[in-house]
Amino acid sequence: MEAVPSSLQAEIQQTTPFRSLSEEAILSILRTADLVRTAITDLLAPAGITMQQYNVLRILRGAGEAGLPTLAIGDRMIESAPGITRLLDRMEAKSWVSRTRCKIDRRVVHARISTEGLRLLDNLDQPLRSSTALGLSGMEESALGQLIQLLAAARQSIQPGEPAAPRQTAKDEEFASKARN
Amino acid sequence: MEAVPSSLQAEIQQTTPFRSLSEEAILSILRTADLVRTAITDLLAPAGITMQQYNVLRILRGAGEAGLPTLAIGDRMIESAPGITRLLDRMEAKSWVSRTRCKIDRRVVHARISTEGLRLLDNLDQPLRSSTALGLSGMEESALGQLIQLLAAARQSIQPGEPAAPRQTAKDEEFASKARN
DNA sequence: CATCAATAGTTGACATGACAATCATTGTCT
DNA sequence: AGACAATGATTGTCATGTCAACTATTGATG
Repeated sequence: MEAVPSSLQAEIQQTTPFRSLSEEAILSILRTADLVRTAITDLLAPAGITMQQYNVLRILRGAGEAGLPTLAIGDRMIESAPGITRLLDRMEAKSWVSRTRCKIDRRVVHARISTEGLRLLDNLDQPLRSSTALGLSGMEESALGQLIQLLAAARQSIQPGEPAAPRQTAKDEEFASKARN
Repeated sequence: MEAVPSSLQAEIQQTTPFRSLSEEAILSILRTADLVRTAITDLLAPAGITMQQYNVLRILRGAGEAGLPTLAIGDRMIESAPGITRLLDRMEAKSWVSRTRCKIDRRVVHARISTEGLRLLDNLDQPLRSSTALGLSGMEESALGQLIQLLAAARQSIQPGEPAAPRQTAKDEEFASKARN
């Protein structure tokens, strides 16, 4: 990163009565994420599905016929296992997924997306994927690129000495995941 | 797979086969926010206080002796009223706040921060304010400035035609708020 | 003054999220 | 084999967040 003319900084300082840029950045991140979250939630609501459920569906679609063990889903969403179990409970009740106990290792339970689940996803993919609905379409590509990089830097900065759990390779199916520790 | 990442962008592309920059940006925002959230949560946990509760305390500290009506708190956190009621229930149980019914308008209930609440805040302010603990201290000032601006742009882009509820002027006491609408 | 809409809070019901504890199975070690 | 630690899921409990419905007041209106 090259040094930026202090004019920009002055400008910012002027308009932000925050203790520090760092704190303002934190606030900005939280606020923006909440906006995004509610935007997505609102988009999904008509279909009667929550963000987390949608997330699981996408993960399961990516997993294919074989399905995925409960904990594996939890890993991808980096959410605690108990949550997944209950999430799947509700999704199974809506027939979006089915669960079967593994015959090889009877401790494992595989969850698979159902035809209905796939249909639901197909209907939802477009509106969400075309980020038009989600906004951000108004931003320039270069700005988005910068934003992405800066956020990556922020995450780096937040997670300093952590043993760095094997960074999950964000596959195609994931939509949003949670941070841990 | 051995595509030697010459540029940063290539590096990112390599690990993130996202449909669009926009979507990747959204994911980045969500992930980063969650990281921040858990970082803050972890910082507060030892004191036995949650982020929301800490938030309310700061708002109440800002409100001073007079206290603040329940719904007013909700407005500042842009959180639904029911949540505030129960949040205050728990906080009152811990004697961090007290509530009194307004004599002029008996529908209103004022919440005030207690001495204990103030003491708690004093103990927590430093570690949180010195964003050292929270990370982001590793980022350059200029990068933080850029990040803040880009996030602001993103929020603009997300909330397009909304009637734009009167933007709350982020006062001193607020720490984090939620998005609404 | 009696009725009623609006306002401020609260309660009820349900979905998450996080932690601790528990159950069933596997794998290991002796 | 028999005891036990480790693993995969699930259940219990508590804090939140959201929506709908309800209570208590206030204020406005005829």
